[in-house]
Amino acid sequence: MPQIKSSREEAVEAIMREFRNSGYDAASLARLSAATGLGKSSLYHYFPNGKEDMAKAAGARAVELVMEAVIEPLSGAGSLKARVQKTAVGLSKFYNGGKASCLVDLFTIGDAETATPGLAKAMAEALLRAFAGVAEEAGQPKKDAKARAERAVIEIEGALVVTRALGSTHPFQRMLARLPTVLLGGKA
Amino acid sequence: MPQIKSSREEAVEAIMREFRNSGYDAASLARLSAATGLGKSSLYHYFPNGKEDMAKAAGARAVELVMEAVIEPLSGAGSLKARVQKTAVGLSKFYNGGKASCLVDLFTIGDAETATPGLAKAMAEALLRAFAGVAEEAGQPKKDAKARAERAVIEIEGALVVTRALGSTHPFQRMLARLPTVLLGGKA
DNA sequence: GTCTATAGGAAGATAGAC
DNA sequence: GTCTATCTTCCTATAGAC
Repeated sequence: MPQIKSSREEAVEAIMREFRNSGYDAASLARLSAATGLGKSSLYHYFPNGKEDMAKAAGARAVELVMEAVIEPLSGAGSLKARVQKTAVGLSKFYNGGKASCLVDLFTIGDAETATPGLAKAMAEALLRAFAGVAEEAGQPKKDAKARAERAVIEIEGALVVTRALGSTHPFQRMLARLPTVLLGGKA
Repeated sequence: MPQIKSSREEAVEAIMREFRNSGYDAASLARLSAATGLGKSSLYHYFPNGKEDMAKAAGARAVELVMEAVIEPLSGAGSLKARVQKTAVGLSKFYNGGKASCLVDLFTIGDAETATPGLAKAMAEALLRAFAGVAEEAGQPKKDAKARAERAVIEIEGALVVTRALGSTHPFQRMLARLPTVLLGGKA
């Protein structure tokens, strides 16, 4: 029913984008204010504990989006390969084709951990669990499934770093292309 | 043969450690002062342009260490596999078994790029070139060699992120174990 | 719910004594 | 070469008008 995003929800989206662009420490209230179009005091109205609350809200929103775009497609209908391909599409969307960074990376740097304790670990573990599940479903022994899931998460995070460093989204795109093989096995 | 490190060289090592622990933006002059044991004014004596110069010096030192520990072993003596294993040892040392982060990651976040423009890209490209070289030497076609090199750099960067997020060095260690296969091919 | 104004402190940077 | 003291700017955060 409520089709119209509340101002707070819009603000959270913009805040998440800013944290994912700048990292926790460089995302000053001035930048967050500019990103949202709200004055600092308006931000404190929505987020009484300031930057810390904003980081928590951004982290929670990122978790929601990852669940929707990346994890839930894995337990939907369709063949295993089709589901993993849906996940690849979801990853491309969530990471803006490789141009947006991951909070598992950014929120394990600098002072972010005190604002969002355990968030990055929880996000990483959720991905590992979901990926290991499909790998097992594909017939991989439990241990191999875990190894494949770990490699998939490593490749996602690594591809985002390399893409950022080189200024080209191709490494991220190539990683997505091999994701089904990494998770399910098959043609090397 | 100056065996004794100059105070400046010691300072650069400590500064590099601090940047690799905190990232560029969270590494305040206060923290850099504590890390080096030097007062702020002493830091400005060695680095007249302040934090920017410190980041440049830390970046240059990191490049030196990567050349020594990771890249040079690849063109040394011994079998291909032995050389890649030397590189794996070098990676483990440089990244402190996975506990130290990579500036290719940290210096592409926040305000670091204005201090060390192009550094992360240059580091990533140096690794890509060196890795593609050994993959070619192992008989991989040029295109495959490039793909393998890219995957190796992605896995290194990604393993460091995952290791940081989970608080366990095992992902990094497992990545090192499969590095020879990633680069040279062979037993899947 | 949004703003202006401002407090209070930490940031980067400098001056000058020793 | 290292220090203490200080400057300015930016930061986080709050107060209070509308």
